[in-house]
Amino acid sequence: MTTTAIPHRPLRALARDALRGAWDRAVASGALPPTKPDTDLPAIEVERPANPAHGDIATSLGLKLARPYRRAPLEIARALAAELERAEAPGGGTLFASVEVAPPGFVNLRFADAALEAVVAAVLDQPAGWGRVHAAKPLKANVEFVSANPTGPLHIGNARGAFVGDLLCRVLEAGGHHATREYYFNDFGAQVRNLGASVVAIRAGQAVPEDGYRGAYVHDLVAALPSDLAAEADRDPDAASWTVGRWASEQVRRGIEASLAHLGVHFDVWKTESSLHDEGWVARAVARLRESGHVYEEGGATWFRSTAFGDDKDRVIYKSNGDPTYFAADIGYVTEKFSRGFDHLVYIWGADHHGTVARLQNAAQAMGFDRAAVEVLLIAWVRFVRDGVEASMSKRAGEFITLDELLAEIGVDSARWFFASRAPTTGIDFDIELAKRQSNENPVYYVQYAHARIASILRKAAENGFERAIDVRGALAGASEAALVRALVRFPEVVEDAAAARETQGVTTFATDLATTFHAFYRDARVIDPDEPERTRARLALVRATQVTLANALALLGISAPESM
RNA sequence: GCGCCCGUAGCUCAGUGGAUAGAGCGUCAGGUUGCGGACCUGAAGGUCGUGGGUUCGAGUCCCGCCGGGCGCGCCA
Repeated sequence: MTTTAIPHRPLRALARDALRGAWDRAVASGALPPTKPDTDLPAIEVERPANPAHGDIATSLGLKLARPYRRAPLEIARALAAELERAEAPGGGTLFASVEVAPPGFVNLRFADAALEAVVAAVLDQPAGWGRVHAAKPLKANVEFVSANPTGPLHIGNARGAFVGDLLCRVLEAGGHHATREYYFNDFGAQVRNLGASVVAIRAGQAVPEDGYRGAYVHDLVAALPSDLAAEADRDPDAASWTVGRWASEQVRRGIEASLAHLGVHFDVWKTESSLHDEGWVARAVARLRESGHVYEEGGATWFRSTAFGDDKDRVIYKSNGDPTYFAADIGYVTEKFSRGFDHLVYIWGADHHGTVARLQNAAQAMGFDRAAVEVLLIAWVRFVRDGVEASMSKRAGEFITLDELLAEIGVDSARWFFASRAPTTGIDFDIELAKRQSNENPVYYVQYAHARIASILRKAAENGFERAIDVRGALAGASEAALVRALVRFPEVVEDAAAARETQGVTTFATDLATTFHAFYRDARVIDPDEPERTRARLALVRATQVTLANALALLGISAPESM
């Protein structure tokens, strides 16, 4: 990989630096007053204006400084503008082509062509790194998601958590962090035994127990039962429930892993609840809490004093019968995760678990961990509907649509885009029939089409001898070209924002915008023209950079970028 | 009752406290003698649930109310 003197930082960050420098110089020159120690000063921020007439980037610092400085916003803006005009681009030359003061106190900035061209050159030089940014404080994050107990195949109710978790990991990684994908499941509880009992009962031709499982997959398990387990089931049905349950659970777990692989989701770690007990993590965590006085006994049970941290009630760790609660394992798991060197834990839970967030963070705090390092993202419910009728999702009753069935109907790319483009906290209606009918109109195809169209142009370019003849110089000659460059250079900023917010809607919006801008460019600017080789080379540079950006944005979402479609 | 989340165009949803609130789908009217028409151009469509407050500036922050979802176990 070659390294050049090209800005790898987002342009927005360069603008922010320039603003900071301008402020300092304005103070140094006396144009703005020195800052008093105790004043509450605004953060140095720049923004991408919605209105193109307001430039590529803007700042409202003049307005925000008006109160602490006790001066007119416009006056401050003018002082900042005067210094911003001198701001230098990393590669030399000025960073801004124009600096304008606008009432009531904005400063609107337009990047110099050379600065924009330098970004395009960087994209072409290092396409794989385009859209990956450095984090100010890189996290070593553990992201736990899905974590459905292996008592049945994943159904469409698990879809959102699976996609959102994976998307979050991808976004964190692009944002300069490290993410480990972790799946946690119960391998010894009553549910496992009930699954085994269900298999045994069906094999014996008896009714499935009250709290058993009865989907078609249970019958598949019966048919696949190995001979030794089958013999045990026939000999001693009661005792076999456990062994058969463990076997069945592992079969189901493998099926889940395969389904997830089909979604493009691969876990780094599969962690069992039993291991947390067997390896002593739970006991040690409880001891740790006890030492610091956060545990007490009452009514034969062991309690965590969660109210000391603002919870509305204390929480049971060990029941009066001695069994640990789910919460007990959670506590042990926190210490186990931190012991592996993670400095940040992310839990992706369904919104119905919001009541358990406080106790987990309280326990982490009580054990001496940074409360803020335990982050819980609550995913809102998806209401699955078939032609207006809500689809029931009961694993026990065997009434559910599996993830595999859903994807066979609407496709992975389409499903990924659907979930990526919506805020995880927003409850959504998902009409499966509607999704099938509309799958051809899914916006994801709009973006993929732009990518395929570019691939076609580049093939044509090669046929005309322009294979390697790409030259960024003069690429911003026309209005369509300028608009395209201005659209694509924002990509790293979008990634930064996505990682910070733990959301991906910004990426889908960006990709759609870029595709739209490209289609307009395509309409206005003929790329390949053998009579205009220089212009062709310049436009090819833009087209290629656009393709890289679209491909990387789609890859960030785990979506394919087809060469043709 | 208490707590958390949500309420933006006909539908599904975007919108780090900034300037004239957007997209897709749907509806209506247009566009091919040239690199992919799965595309493009335009129009209609909004008291951002509601009433206050903070702010130079509120869809965004705070409080009340209305409506919807979810929690409030020695279940997981």
